[in-house]
Amino acid sequence: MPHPPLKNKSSALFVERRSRRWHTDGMTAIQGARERARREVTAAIKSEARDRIAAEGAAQLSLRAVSRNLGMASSALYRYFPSRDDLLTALIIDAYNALGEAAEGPLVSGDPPESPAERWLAVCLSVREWALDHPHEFALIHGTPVPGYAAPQETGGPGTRVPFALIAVTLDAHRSGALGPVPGGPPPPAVLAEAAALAAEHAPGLPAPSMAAVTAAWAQLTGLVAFEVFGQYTHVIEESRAEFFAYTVRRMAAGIGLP
Amino acid sequence: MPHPPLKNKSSALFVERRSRRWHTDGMTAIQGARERARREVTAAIKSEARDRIAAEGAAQLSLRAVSRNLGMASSALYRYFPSRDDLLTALIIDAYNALGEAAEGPLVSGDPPESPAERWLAVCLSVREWALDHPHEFALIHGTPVPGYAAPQETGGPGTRVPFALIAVTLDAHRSGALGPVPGGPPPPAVLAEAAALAAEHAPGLPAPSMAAVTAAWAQLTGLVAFEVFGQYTHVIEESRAEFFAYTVRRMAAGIGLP
DNA sequence: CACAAAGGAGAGCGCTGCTCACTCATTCCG
DNA sequence: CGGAATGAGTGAGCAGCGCTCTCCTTTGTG
Repeated sequence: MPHPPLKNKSSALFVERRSRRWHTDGMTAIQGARERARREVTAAIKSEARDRIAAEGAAQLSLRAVSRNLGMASSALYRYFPSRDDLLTALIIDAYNALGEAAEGPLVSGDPPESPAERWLAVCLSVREWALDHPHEFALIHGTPVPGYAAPQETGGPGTRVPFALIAVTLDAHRSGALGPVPGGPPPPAVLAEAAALAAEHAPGLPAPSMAAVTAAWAQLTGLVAFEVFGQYTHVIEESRAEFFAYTVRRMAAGIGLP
Repeated sequence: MPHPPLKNKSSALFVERRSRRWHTDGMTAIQGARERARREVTAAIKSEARDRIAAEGAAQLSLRAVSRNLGMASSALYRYFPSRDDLLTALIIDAYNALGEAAEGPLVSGDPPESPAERWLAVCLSVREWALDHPHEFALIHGTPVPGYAAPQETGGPGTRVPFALIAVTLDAHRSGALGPVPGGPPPPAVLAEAAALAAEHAPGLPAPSMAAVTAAWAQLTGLVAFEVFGQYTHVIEESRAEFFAYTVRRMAAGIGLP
């Protein structure tokens, strides 16, 4: 992968295009064919890039190949994404949102599971299913950080949807008085303090030990899914992966105090 | 990253060099200056490549840069590694071995911790410490699979040293009669069967539920470490990461039945 | 209608992985 | 011992890459 400078150059979250000011008079909302075309081309680029990533992996993603398949000059692509890394960043944000939406699915669907532990399991199963269905996009967000490191910031919001889904299940159980204590005794003081601050900001009312346990479970869940997606469980768990995952995730729920 | 074909071309684990047959007569073990030089140059290439990976990440690793820093023509490098991916594979194997050695450290050192749970903690702490000290090499083995996918096979042996260290702790506890049951009831039958087969092959005598729990813990541990190394815990856990890790790993040990 | 802005095209720079003669030193063997 | 085979190293060169620049066409606006 050449792109020699790569110093996170144009990281001002894509080209600054001041949105066309919205006339307050009777002008219709058509907004011109140009804006529409821009949105469509942007979507086409991302879609083609996703296809190519699914075919060859993110490391092999090439702007020239994308532009070729789209029938446009490679230089035209830079009107939409100022660098290869910015395109990747956009795809990462999309992937975060897609995974987050999948995780939230069981919580907003018509018939959410009744017990907290079952809701927890449903969220984790959704995460696993999405990751197995979109391995390269999962790799984009939970594999090696691909832009030079320190990609986050812009990805901050979408990247928190999965842990917030896990927190929502736990907080819900707590509010209904069903959340038990975290087995095995309280965390050390430093952890307790930081978990309490975290809970105060993001999950008001949640006991600090539960918050710490959920935070750990988030990473553990991701590790479990990554092992499946990245093939680390090849020749280890083969036939019973789904049951193994559900069993492990249930034990994690118990380790948090979810009934 | 161009390397356009990349079809895992020369994956016959590097250049086939029939080892100089070992004369059974009184020939000394010097083996000629050539072999020695070859080993030294190979090591220098890998060392320089490791340096460059530590400086810029594996994605930016370039054979030409390595050869430049070594003062040799880029084409000469292909006498040692037939492709960039093969060099990366060699580095991956080395990283697996280094991590495995770190993990085994507490078990072979002069004064191993006494209780199984403390040995478990010591192994996990060693893994974490190595990963934080060698983030790019950790990314090489637990980030996005970098050669075209399906890298394993050659990495099979070295890649199992960490889980085997975890198994060793658990098996040792079991043999001394100290291993408790896995809390939360037995796994479903399919998991039980596969875990039993796994235990029969790699940890004779270990109860299948314990085997399943250790297998899960391996992935969970890796996820926990990866979150720290890859910056996923930024703005989540900051001050108390070490305590948080130790606390979580202790809870995992309890979840396996280690006293 | 005139003009500015946006989108697109093509050439070109420096980099990359990799191949191909070709040289030179070392090693093997009759 | 001396010719032959082998291995290491070189430099040129190919095609692909990210990215920039200049130029031209299309589109929307006052």
